[in-house]
Amino acid sequence: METRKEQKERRRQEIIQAALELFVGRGYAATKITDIAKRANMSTGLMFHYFDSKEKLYEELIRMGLEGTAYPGEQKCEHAIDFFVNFTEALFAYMKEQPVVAKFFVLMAEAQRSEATPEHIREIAMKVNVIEQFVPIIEWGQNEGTIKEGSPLVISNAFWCSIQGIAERFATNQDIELPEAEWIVDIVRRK
Amino acid sequence: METRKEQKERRRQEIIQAALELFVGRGYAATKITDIAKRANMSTGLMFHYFDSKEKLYEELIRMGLEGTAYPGEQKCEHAIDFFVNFTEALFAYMKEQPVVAKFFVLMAEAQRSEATPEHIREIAMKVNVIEQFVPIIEWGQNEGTIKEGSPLVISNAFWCSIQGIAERFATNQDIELPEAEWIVDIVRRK
DNA sequence: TATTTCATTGAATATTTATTCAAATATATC
DNA sequence: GATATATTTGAATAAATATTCAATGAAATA
Repeated sequence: METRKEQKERRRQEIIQAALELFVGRGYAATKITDIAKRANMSTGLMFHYFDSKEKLYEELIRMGLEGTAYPGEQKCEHAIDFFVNFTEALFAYMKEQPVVAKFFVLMAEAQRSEATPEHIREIAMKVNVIEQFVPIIEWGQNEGTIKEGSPLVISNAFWCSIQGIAERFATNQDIELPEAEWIVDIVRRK
Repeated sequence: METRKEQKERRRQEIIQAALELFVGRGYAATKITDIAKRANMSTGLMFHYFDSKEKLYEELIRMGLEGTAYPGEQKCEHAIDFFVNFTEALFAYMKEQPVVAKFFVLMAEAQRSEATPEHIREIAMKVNVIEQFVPIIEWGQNEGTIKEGSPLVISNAFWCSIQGIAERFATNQDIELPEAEWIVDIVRRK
C-alpha cells in the first residue's frame, strides 16, 4: 500500500512528466494548464495543489534539466577525438534508451533561446553552457593533431548546434533513426 | 509621393517583418498581436485591417517561407560532394548577408514541429521537405565514392539537422560566427 | 468509531489576449 | 472645394486561459 507521501511524490512526477511532454511538443506558451491536467489524469484545480503556477512548474522542469546536465570531464582518453567519439556515442545511446533525454534538450533550448522566457528562468537555463566546456578539449585535440584547425569556440558551437538539431528532431519523432556518432564527430575531426 | 497602393503594401510588409521577428524570437503562441502592432508602429486595430487574424498572418508567413525555399537541382558539379560544398557555402553566405533567411528556417521548423500549429498551416509548412530532396544526390555521391556509406535518408537527416541547429542559433544571435561550410559537409564526406 | 487532516473536484472568478467597431483623420476623385 | 473612399485609432467586447475556492471524499490518527 502506498503512503500519502509516496502518493504525493507520484502525483508530482505525473504532472512533471505530462508537462515535459507538452512543453516539448507544443512549446511552453502554447501549453495550457488544462492540457497538462488532462494528460496527468487530474482536475485543473489539483495542479495548483502541487505547483503554485504554470511558471513555477516550468521553473522546476528547467531546474531538473540543469541538474541532469552533468557532462563528463576529460575522462581517460588517449586522444581528444576519442573523447568526442565516446561522448557522442554515449549520448545517442542514452537518447535511444531514455527519450526523455532528448526532450530535455529541447526544453532547455527553448528556455535559453526564447525571448518570452521569464528572466529568472532563463538565467537558470543559461547555466548550461556546454559550448564553453568543450573548448579545452578541442584545444587539446588541436595540439595533438586530432582535431581541426580553427577557433575552438566556433568548432564547439558547430558541434553542439548539430547535436542540438539532432536532439530536437529525435525528441518529437522517435521513429527517426539517429545518425552514426562518427558522422557527427567528423565535424571536429582533422582529416 | 507614395500612392495608396504603395502605402498599403509597405504597411503590409512592416507587419510581416515585425511578425517574423517576434514569431522567431518568442514563438508563435507567445507573440501577442499588440507586440506585433507595437513593433510595426501602429494600433492593434489596424492589424486587422491588413490581416483577418493572427493565424492568417502566420499562414501568410509560412507561405512566404515555403515559396522562398527553392533549392537548386543537381547543378553542374563534377562530384556530389561539390554540390554539398557549394550549397552549404552559398547558404551560409546568404544567411550572413540576409539574416532573414535564418529566421525563416526557425519559423518553418517551429511550424513543422509544434503540435500546437494549426493543422492547415502545418500542412503548408510540411511541403518543405529538403531531407528527401537530398537523397538522390547522396546516392550519386555514394556511387562515385565521395559520400559516406549508410542510409541516404539518415545521412541527409544528419546533415539537415546540423544545418537546422546552426540556423536556429544564428537566427537569434547573429554575433555567433558561422562555422566553415566544409566542417558541416564533413558529416557526409567519405574519408 | 470519531475526528482530523489531506487529496480532489469542478464551477466561479480573474486575467490575459484576440477581435470588433464607431468615430476621426487623411487621401483620392469629381 | 465637396464628396467619397481608405486609413487609422483606441476603447469596448469577446474569447481563451490561469487561478481560486468552497465543498466532497478519502485516508490517517486518535
